Amino acid sequence: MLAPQRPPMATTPPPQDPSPDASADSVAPAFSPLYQQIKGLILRSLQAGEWKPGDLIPSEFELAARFKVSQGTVRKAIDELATDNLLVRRQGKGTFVATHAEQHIQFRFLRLLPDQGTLDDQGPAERRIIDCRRLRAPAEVARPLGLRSGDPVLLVRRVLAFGGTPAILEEIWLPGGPFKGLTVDALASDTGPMYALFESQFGVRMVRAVEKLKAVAADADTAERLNIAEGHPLLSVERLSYTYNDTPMELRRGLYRTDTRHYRNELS
Amino acid sequence: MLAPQRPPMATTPPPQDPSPDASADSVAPAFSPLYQQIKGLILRSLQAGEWKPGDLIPSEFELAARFKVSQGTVRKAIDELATDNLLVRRQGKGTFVATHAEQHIQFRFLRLLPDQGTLDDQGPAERRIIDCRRLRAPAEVARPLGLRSGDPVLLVRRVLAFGGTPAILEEIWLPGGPFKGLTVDALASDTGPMYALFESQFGVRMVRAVEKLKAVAADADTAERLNIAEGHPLLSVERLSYTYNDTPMELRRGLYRTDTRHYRNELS
DNA sequence: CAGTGGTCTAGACCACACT
DNA sequence: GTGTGGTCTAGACCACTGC
Repeated sequence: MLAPQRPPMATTPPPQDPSPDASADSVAPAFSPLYQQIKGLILRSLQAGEWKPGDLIPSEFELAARFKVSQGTVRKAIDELATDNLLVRRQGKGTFVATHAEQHIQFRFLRLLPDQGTLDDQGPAERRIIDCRRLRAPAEVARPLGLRSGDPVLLVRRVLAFGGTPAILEEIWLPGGPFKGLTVDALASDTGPMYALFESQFGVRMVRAVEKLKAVAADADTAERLNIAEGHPLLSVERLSYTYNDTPMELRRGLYRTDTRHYRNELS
Repeated sequence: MLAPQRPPMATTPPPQDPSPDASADSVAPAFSPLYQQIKGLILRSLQAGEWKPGDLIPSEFELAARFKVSQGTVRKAIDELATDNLLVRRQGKGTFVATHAEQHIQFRFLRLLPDQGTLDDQGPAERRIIDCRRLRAPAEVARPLGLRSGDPVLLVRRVLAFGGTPAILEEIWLPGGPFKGLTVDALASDTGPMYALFESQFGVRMVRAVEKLKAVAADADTAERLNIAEGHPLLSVERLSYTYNDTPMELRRGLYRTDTRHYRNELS
């Protein structure tokens, strides 16, 4: 293959001539580079579960052959997926589907760090489940999750502590469909990150999230659970997490004690 | 040039044979890809002020000729500098040095957004300088800034408001040397982002920052300035900003009202 | 039109991991 | 050694900008 500028793709049509724009809807040049189309195809395989978290995916040359493009084009597609934390490259070994089951992820999603002390010399958080109920979604939960009011949802409440001192009170709302069968026992007996359990038991991988932070005063119930005085300032962290195609899959609201810890964020 | 695997670079030596490791200090394979060396050279030109914020830098081919490498290698170096927000590529025009003087940067560093309402329909913040004093650095300010206690520093205090309602009270600590000559008048008469003024007047470009967030209760003075009750929960945001070679250049502490706004953060 | 960055390809070789 | 990702090169063509 020496000349073909744009080898036809079986599933995604090459950029079409934009002259007879059928849709009257704005301009839409509709040009998409080949490597973006490849990225889309790989993404689809990830969503479809062809490769599961932790799996080794085919080599760049294999994928290039499958998609009928050069290895460099596949490489660029994988590069972007790797910087989006969907894939992990390991030189000499291959490319793997990213997973929450391992590594230093307790710093990518849980940003509460001790004020003093070096890195995670605080050890992992101790977790205590308060309850896990199945109920019908109130409107303010249904909307962000893309559900309708009254749809079945799960509500998990728990406390995280460090060194015996409670630090976080969390409410976790999950859509009932994808998480059918989640029980308090499964949560309590699990020892790893909760997002790893979501991957292995429900095939749901959280890819990104948006958090809204506020300072609030502790109410009576919260104060008791976190062992502080009522009215004590707390950091409210509301998180909406998304899985592969920007589908929201978890709404979480945490109340963080920040007397001896802080929420760390990097701006760039 | 067909064969040279590692064309010698004038300024940065090519990877040396690691067999006679002179330094007994650990392993240190000391292998650095060419494009990383190029990245370093471009970075050095940025630090030296050869190209200033907003400037057009030489084309990829010009840089390739200067550094005696291929255009693709320069491209990879520029790619990384662009994803680090140090350079901005504009197809058909060229590559420019990133600047705070323009665009949508009020969202990269000021993350306080209205709870309701669409995007920045709140308009720009109204700024009121409380004072701008030159004094000697206390220890807790000197340390993060890489100074010694007693070194000259500038302290700027100001209030930011949206629609007439005060929302943020800020203390800004700057090293006296690089910011010699900064006056309250310059600050008050300026209309753009403060970081843009730092670039144009002092040649200091902020590249990245680390923030530590806590929930705190308003003290009497703060409460009055922000028009809230004493004890009201506030979001404390402590920011350390860095310029090119990871040199800290600003310590900022803000107290944010979060009753009708929130601090937004994206996790990925 | 010329000049810039953006995409795509093809081939060579290096660094790393496993066997 | 073999196979993987990582680097580097060279050349072609596309897309956008501005003269």
